[in-house]
Amino acid sequence: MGEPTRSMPSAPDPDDRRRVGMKDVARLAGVSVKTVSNVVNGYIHVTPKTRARVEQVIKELNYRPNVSARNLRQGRSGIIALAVPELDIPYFAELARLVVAAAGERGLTVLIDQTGGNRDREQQVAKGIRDHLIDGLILSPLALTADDLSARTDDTPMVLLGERIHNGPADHVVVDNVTAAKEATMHLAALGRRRIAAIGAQDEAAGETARLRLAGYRQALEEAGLPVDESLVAPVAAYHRADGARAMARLLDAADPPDAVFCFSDLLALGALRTLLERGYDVPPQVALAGFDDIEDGRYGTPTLTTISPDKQQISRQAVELLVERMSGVVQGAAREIYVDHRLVIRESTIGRGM
Amino acid sequence: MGEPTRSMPSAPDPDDRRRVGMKDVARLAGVSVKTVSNVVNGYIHVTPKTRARVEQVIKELNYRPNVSARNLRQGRSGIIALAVPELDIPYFAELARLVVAAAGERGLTVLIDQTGGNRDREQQVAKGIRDHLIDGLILSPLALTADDLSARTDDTPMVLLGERIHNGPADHVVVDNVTAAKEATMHLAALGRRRIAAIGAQDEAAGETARLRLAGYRQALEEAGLPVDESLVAPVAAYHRADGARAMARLLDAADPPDAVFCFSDLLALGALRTLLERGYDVPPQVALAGFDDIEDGRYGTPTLTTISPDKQQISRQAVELLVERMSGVVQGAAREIYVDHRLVIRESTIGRGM
DNA sequence: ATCGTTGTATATAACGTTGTAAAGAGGTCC
DNA sequence: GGACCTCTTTACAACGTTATATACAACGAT
Repeated sequence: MGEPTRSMPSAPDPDDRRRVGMKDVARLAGVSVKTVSNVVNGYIHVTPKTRARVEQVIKELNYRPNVSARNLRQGRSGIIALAVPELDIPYFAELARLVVAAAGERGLTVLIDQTGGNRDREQQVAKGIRDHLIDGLILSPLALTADDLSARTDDTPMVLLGERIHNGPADHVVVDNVTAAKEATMHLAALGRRRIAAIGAQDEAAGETARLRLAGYRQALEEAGLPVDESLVAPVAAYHRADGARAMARLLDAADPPDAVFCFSDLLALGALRTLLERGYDVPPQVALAGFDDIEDGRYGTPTLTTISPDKQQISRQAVELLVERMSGVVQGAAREIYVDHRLVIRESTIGRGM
Repeated sequence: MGEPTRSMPSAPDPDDRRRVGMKDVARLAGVSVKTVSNVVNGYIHVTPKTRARVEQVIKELNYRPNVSARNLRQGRSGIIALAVPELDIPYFAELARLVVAAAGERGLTVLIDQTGGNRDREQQVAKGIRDHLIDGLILSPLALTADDLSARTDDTPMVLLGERIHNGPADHVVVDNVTAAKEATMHLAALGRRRIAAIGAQDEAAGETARLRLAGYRQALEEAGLPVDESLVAPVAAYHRADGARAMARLLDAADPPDAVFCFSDLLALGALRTLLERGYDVPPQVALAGFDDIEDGRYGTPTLTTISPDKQQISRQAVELLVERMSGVVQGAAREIYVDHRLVIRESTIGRGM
């Protein structure tokens, strides 16, 4: 009776639920742990015979490498974070899907943070709330300022989406908002619309994106020889459907209502559309409507929505690529700014169905 | 000349970018690493003075605990995975938002996997593709079978959403689909509709959810004393807008078109609506339309969409709670099945705007 | 034969944290 | 004044991996 308390004689090991590790594989295959590691990692200098044997045992024991240990040893986790305002804003949902896919192709796992567009939360995320857990961060900020970013002490690589912060300390991927907004507005003007409203202006402090799209809108009016009527520029608190609906109501209640509206997001446009239809307006004959983002909802509403379609696939891929370059240390220098393509997609809300 | 190759005499430590660890904090605070650990983890028996000193140094060095090391030591990661078909299906996006929030309240981080509703991918996820990285899994399967699940070897706790698999080996959170579908159909019948179609039937193999909703639809017809006309049941390949649009077109092209349609998802309903409006039907006077899911799009379309609203908040919270209970080992026994509330939300697509 | 060269395999030491067991530092009680 | 507490702190050994440096073969070329 060597070990009295150990186990009943029959059962081999009643509580042998220990996770199987390389040690176990190594023992059973009659090799060292490092050799197992080499097999797992596809190291070249392993005899086909040893490799086969090890792989056999791995399958037998259903061995899976422990990611935490690997991460600890290698100093990285293979996880990147994607921080967006809210996942159920369609634009961000579509973006998230693509980012997750793009990251997957590079063997990276994506962890999603929702900031609610809240500045504190965005600051926390940028400052490294997930520190040590993530190798990199893709952040789509709404309220963050350039100062917030400079205050960042964490050195985890970061890529920004949207052009909230120019000349900031981080790479960013953007759409040429000015040109895009201009194209959309020009399209409305080309249709003969004279009183073109804009929905989506925002507080100077809050939205760089809004500022740029507004600038594009104004440039277009000027180029088309149309007067700029400040009463046609409707500010919103946020970019939700409800804001678009309210803004549209205000525009319609005013003295001389618009005959066209350029909304700075599709969600705003869908809200505006709801108000228009509710009040019996025909879209487009009476009012033409254009949005921005090209979310799927816009493709299936009635009427379908004319919109600016940023190349989301390109945005996602670029973001992941920039990030990977920083993470690997291949790229070191100053912040980079990447512009991605966009195009005007003309649908029923501006040109009608009859065609 | 002790170490000739080490470094130039001037710079104190040119490449001292080493991550700061507990060791560094300990040295500077003049305590042991374990004491630092105790402070970080809020251990009770630490003198206020020592605690203050350590916290001071922590702040000074901007120290953050290394999650990988902690995970390795503790055997868990604090990360759970949420696997959904696609993030840009609004229903899943809304669910994801809520799950991330609910998990956050419990100190858990959520990592999102997209299965595309693909069975292989769902199998992989269930089998533990993220093994060792995650402490638990919330899976919303589309194509997975009960057999696939029994074949699961990984013992990571798992909670299923939707009732694809009854009597399976895992806890699951469901809506009473039969009753809900019945309520929606009854509502249409109560409005005097006689030819009520259903869009969303699916292959026996593919959709348990579809089967249940179809059963509820049939029960309602029977109870309302309406004949069951199989030509009014439209199958779909998937639950996207496009499928709803096509199915609706087929129904309208048939001999005796319906005067009401119950769609098994809001996305299908939005697709169907698009077809109806495109063809000049008035909704609801000519055709009444009801959906299922209560996604935000349905609240802002024209007309707004009557739908079954499952309590998504409750679904998310329950799922996280069940999972946490399993992860902590508090609950051990057989699989549990939790039903969450739903309610019929009546909007314009069935009763019109005039009201 | 001897020396490299190349290809395989291994032992050992990290990575940064926490659990264990045990050592000090004070006190209180007979 | 010693024995016995309680409170605080510590040294050390894990956790499961991979990097480093090295040993051992086998093989040509000298």
